[in-house]
Amino acid sequence: MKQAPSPTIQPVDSQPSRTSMQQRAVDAIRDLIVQGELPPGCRLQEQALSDYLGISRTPIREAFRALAAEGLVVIKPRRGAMVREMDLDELSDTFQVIASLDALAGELAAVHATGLEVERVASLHERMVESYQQGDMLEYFKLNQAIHRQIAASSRNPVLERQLQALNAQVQPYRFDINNVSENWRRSIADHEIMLEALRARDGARLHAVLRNHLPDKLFLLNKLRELRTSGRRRRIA
Amino acid sequence: MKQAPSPTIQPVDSQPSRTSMQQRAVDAIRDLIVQGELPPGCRLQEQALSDYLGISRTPIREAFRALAAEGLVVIKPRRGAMVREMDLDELSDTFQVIASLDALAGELAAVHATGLEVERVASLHERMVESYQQGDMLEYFKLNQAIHRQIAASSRNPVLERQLQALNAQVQPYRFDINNVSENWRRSIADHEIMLEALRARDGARLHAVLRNHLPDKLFLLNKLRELRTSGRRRRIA
DNA sequence: CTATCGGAATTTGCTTGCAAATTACAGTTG
DNA sequence: CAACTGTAATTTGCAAGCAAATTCCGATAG
Repeated sequence: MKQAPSPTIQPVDSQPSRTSMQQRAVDAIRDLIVQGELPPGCRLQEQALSDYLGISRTPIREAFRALAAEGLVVIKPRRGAMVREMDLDELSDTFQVIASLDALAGELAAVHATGLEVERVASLHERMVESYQQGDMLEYFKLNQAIHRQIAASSRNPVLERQLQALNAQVQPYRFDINNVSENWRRSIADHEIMLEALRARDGARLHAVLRNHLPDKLFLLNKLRELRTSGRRRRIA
Repeated sequence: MKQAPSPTIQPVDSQPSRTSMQQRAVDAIRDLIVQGELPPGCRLQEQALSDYLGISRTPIREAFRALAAEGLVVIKPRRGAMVREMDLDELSDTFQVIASLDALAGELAAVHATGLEVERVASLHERMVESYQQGDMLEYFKLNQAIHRQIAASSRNPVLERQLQALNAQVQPYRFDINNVSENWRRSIADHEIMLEALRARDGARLHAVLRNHLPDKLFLLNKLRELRTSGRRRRIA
């Protein structure tokens, strides 16, 4: 009886167990991408990241594969990995899917959210409006995302939550660009007011409808981007 | 001028280039899982698959990571990989997401599908009804899926198409179980009739509504499954 | 006969190393 | 001066090998 911790059976799977090199690599690289340190189109060299993270190449390679399946990285055989570069069409497509899933999440959240969760959304909403009034863009967007994450969590559908998380990560590197074009915060705030109202009233259909067309900082601003670029064309083979 | 193919620039990225060991491993293992040869819960041993596929362990490991991010495999650190096992809740959650995305796909397809594509759906539908009348279950389900795939393709949203493909792959191993409980084909066929009608009429809203609640062989039958099991419980530490 | 303990065998995680392919660069030529 | 060719350097893909952790299995005690 040296170190019998529990009389019956120890729930082995409870703790996520300490991080493996591979997991550390995935998380580190994902962060670098989502935070924008590794911008879209950036080449990911195995050796370079291996040195930088102090992890040998093999787990780095495995991390690339995982991130590729997540949609954050593109791997071309024999030519290495690069941060996925989305053109405006892909961004638009992705936002469309996100909006659709957000709507589903809202509809489900209207049914399943606890009172506490509703109030948490309300609190986040208040703070978001404050940030808006103070012009604190960064905080505004963080709270905006926090609200959407909370709604996803309240949907009680982990699969849905997971999908949303993955898709949002994919567009995250572009959010910052979009932030600069900030006009229609008003509309977004108004949408959020309605959302909160609908959530409190447990009106799933209404939440669905609003979220479906919410596109807070999304599609609306893509056209702006479309104008702003025009120069940064992709290689067009003529 | 030995082999100058084009006078300007050769489109380097056109061909997918020949398959690497890693890619072969991913495809082979995915097939084994989706086809049901490696059933849910089945342990995936690196050495065993390495021997079986004639590929060394490294690319196999990379394949595991990729499939894990796709949602087909679960990896527990230091304990190996196994084919993902979905309980009924997860299945239900996944079908909910699929239905939502199918609805979006239908709505978009109503707008973007070419006349040819509409007729292709019509043709698939006819053959599906035939298979139904002849009681050819396997063919019926194949055509059913083909219809949904065609609608996804006609949505002209590759991101959406990709998501649907991934999610459908995840539930694929369970479809066969579900096939055995075949009662409400009628309802499914009726839905499909309406879908085709709506698609021809370019009625996106109607297509959306039908697909949203289509759940052809899906949720409806889950309860059946729930009864049928009760014995095949997971290890419950109790 | 059941349950617990200890050691051997298997299995995973990671490092290292090598061959092949790609990329970069420099010299040469038109 | 620009474009092309050939070679060198980098980089990826894969395989083998070693250490650590886990699992398996038999032995022992209750």
